[in-house]
Amino acid sequence: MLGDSTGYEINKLFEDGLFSHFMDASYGSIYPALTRLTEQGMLTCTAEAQDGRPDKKVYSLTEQGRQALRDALMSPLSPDKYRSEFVFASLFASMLPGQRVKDMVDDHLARCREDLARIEEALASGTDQASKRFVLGYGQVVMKASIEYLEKHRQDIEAAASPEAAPDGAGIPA
Amino acid sequence: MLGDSTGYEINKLFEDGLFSHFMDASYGSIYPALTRLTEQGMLTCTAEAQDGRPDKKVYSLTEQGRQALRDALMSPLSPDKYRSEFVFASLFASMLPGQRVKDMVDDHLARCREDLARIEEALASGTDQASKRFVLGYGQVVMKASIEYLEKHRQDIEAAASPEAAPDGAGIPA
DNA sequence: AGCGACCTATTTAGGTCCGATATAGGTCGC
DNA sequence: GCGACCTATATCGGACCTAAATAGGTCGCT
Repeated sequence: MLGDSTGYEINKLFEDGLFSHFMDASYGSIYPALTRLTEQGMLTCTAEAQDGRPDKKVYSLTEQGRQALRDALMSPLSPDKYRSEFVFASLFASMLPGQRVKDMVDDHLARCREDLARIEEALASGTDQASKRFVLGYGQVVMKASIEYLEKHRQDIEAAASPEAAPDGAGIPA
Repeated sequence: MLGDSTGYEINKLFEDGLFSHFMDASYGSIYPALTRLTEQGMLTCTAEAQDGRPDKKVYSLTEQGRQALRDALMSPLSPDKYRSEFVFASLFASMLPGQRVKDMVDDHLARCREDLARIEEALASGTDQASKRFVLGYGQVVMKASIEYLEKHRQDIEAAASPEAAPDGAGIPA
């Protein structure tokens, strides 16, 4: 739907591109799917010869494929799933050293900020389609809410960390 | 860590309980994991006889298991993953009928509100642990941000729907 | 000019996990 | 008394992810 593409380019869409914020798929599912969908008539494949490399296979959606997508989008959508090892680990903060909890929060915040930056970059580089703006805007507010919460409440989880080894250099400059 | 438990109870934790908002696991992974972890000495298993049913197997974490959890929480955490068919479908709103897009938004909003209600219920029913409050509070702000965005911007995506079949009863009461 | 790091591009093997189902009695509401 | 749903364990098939193999190209640095 988004234009002719190769398996490699589709993978990038999931890894860094538009889809990266709310969908997942990797080579292990993309390439077999392209083969299967071509057999089923959803796609056509044009191999472009390249020297030294395997042929570059450019896939195009057929009218049948377009209809199959429409059908899929009309059938019930499964609920959103959110999976976070950070949140899981937070639940067990009381068995972890204070420094570990701080590092966890720092790492997570850094990732959230990167994500937000990527979204805002995409928004800034002029998006003509309303649907794309809607999707990016959704990601933006969620990321902003996450970051704001973590900045405001990080001391709550940091204080819950295992009380062994208090910050013992306190008041004792090196 | 949360106390002795059966496979069935662990499943509930993922399906409705505390974990349901940020983790996933089903029988297909829980029962084999319990068996494997018992063999590895992470868990002990006490079978309680029941009439007419299979034995109820209550598992307890050993000290070795507790340490293994700590180790796992000290090693690098993989980044959060968010997966949403709703967001995906929104990207293709322009190939869908207007009513379908509205229904999609309604369904998604309803699910978000249910989720938020479940979180706030858990928060209200007195949570003593700070880490639990932190986790629930995180879910709460994210859900609130989602709902607010959808309420404020749903017309953007609804307007992007396929322009065939405009709301044709307009001004013509049945 | 040469080196290393990273990018393009496809494919597949291995293992993990999910979804669904089988089983079987109990409880609760109507 | 009936049906719907809950407790409780277990497993199969299939989908999917992770990781690596392959192989040459480009870019930046020295």
